[in-house]
Amino acid sequence: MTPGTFSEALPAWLSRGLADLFPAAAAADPDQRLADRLAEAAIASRPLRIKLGIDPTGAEIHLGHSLLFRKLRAFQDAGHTAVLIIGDFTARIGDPTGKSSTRVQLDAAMVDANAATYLRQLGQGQDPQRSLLDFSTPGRLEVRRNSEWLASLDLAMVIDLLATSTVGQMLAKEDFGRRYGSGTPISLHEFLYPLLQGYDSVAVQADVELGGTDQKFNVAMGRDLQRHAGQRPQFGLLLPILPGLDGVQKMSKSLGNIVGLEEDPLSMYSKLEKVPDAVVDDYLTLLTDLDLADLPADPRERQRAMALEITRQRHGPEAASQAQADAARLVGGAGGSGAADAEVPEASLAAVNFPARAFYLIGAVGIGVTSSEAKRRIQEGGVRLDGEKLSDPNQMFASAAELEGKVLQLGKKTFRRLVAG
RNA sequence: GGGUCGGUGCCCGAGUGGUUAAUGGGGGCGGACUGUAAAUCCGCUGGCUCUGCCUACGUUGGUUCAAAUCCAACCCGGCCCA
Repeated sequence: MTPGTFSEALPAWLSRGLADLFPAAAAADPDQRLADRLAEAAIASRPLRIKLGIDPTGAEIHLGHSLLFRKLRAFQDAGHTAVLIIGDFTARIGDPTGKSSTRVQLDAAMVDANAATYLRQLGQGQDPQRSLLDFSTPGRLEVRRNSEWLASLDLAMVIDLLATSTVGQMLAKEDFGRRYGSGTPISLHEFLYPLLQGYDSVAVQADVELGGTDQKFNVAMGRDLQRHAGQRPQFGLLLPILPGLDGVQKMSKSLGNIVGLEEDPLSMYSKLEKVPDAVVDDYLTLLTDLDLADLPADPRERQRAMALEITRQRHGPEAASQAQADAARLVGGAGGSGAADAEVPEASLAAVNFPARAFYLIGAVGIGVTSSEAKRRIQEGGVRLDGEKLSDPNQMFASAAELEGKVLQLGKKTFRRLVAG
């Protein structure tokens, strides 16, 4: 991305980290310029309606999602109205974007549960300083479910909607095109998704729609449908897709390269501290408000500053500094003595039946490691207990008492303090 | 609906009756190295309180001492035809 490309006339809070804006900021028609729409809104004291749709298919929000919410929050802080659309109806179809195959459909109960989880993670009812969105200032947030207007669409309206697009247009969309080209099945109902998402913009009369760059097609569809409905078309404001912890693929739960919003400070910090150098500046731009010019040039120091800041946003300055210190102690010592007093997440021994062999113990302690895997990892020399390497998977532990308080380390990143309860 | 090809472990992809948890690659994980990075090298990569026992090659049955491999039906998909 090239910072500054969209900055003419747009405030910094808006232009920071933008991947794409359409119509372009420099459009000839003033009505097609976001800067003018912002000015107009200010004069008329009518906040803009900023749409962001979320698909409640997964329960965990991670940093890759959060950059969109951060931008939405920036709009809120500038006095505009965030219109958060929970795609409960469209989730039953499943957004085909970025998918190489047809998604499974979700049932209503699952969607409800996920939606509630989303709102909690976004900070509903929490300290507005740390929450991702402003839930408390009147007029700044509208949470809608698209079943409100989609569930009652009758067939005639659906046909009218379908008539606005052609198969050629659909196949021009990258995902569909690729799937069609490679012979991967595309169900007809998937064609409905972009149309319904676009219709959401009509329903909420969006002025701006926020999305990842992969949403360009769907956002553009919203413009078409709004024009079709006689509304002023929304602006499309696209943000980059955040690379995951591997630095290559997008951050995605199924790829296992995420940092969850609700992770504890230590694991959040430790993960961020080791992302590849190439993406550190992306993280800084998209996930913080720090001025890149003020940060240390040394890659290691820069990375630490990034990890610290992002951890701070969620957990506050004290917890973040503590996490940084703990991370240094736990890993820096390579089995050093510091492990014992550092603040690490806990793992309960409650489910373990003693006496217990080492591999079973690790499997039973509930950290997502199977007993077979634990056995292998011990054999590979990747497991330590209070810094001491375990060498025998069959090593016996007689009781919880002899383990309580000790720190179990798997590989370089996973630490758990064992507790009896 | 007809014809035809195909469905293998996280992904891709070998295998076509018998040392098989199943060649190889990717990814992932662990170790060495390092900046807790990258690159490189080595190892591991179904599950289970495990010197053994389970479960696996779309599903269900069948043939056989023995099947991912043979047969049948069914399910799912690609392509061609309608």
